[in-house]
Amino acid sequence: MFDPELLERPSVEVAPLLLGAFVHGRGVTVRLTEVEAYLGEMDPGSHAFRGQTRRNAVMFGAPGHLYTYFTYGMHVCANVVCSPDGVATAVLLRAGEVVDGLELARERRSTSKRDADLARGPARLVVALGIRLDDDGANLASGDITLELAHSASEFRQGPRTGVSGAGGTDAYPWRFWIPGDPTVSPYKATVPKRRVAPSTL
DNA sequence: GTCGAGATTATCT
DNA sequence: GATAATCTCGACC
Repeated sequence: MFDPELLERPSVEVAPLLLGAFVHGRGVTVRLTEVEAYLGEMDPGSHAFRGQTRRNAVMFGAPGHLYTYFTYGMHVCANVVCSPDGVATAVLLRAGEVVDGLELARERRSTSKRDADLARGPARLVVALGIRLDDDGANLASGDITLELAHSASEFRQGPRTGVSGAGGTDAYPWRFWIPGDPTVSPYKATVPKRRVAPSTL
């Protein structure tokens, strides 16, 4: 399905490779259009920044596995674990375009009106693919959730991450990657600390 | 189209 | 008890 050695690099290098890749999840296939890299212990925005815990243990393990976690009480997000065993980097799957299993994805995401919204956003993508919290640690080379890397590299842009609280949300960590012009890329802006400034100076 | 606020629970200190 | 890699909805332009 994919060359495991490709994922043994830090997530900032792996992230662009995942753009345009396909994720197959329980009858639905998504083409990734937006991802974010997390650099483990070096990265204030990463769950692994403060060391290994029960939740992020998978991130410290071998690459090519799925790291899922619960957030905000109601949502699940999914990552692809990168770097060799013992190094905790991962790529968060932020958004994608449903290319197969469209009707099933619509059922799972009954609240979204447009097809472009089916997998636009980390938690939405997880729901569309039927990924559950207990898929944590699943092998992406075989199983219910699989990854299929694109045959050729996609054009991409990169910029600050969104939704990350604290120091990790600044533009000091421009580790969000997306395919420009794609309608399925999340519209969310970087978390700005209540900026209500004069619009004239923009 | 943009902006702001509330929901809700596993995990960590 | 506090926190959180988010989503949805309502108000307004």
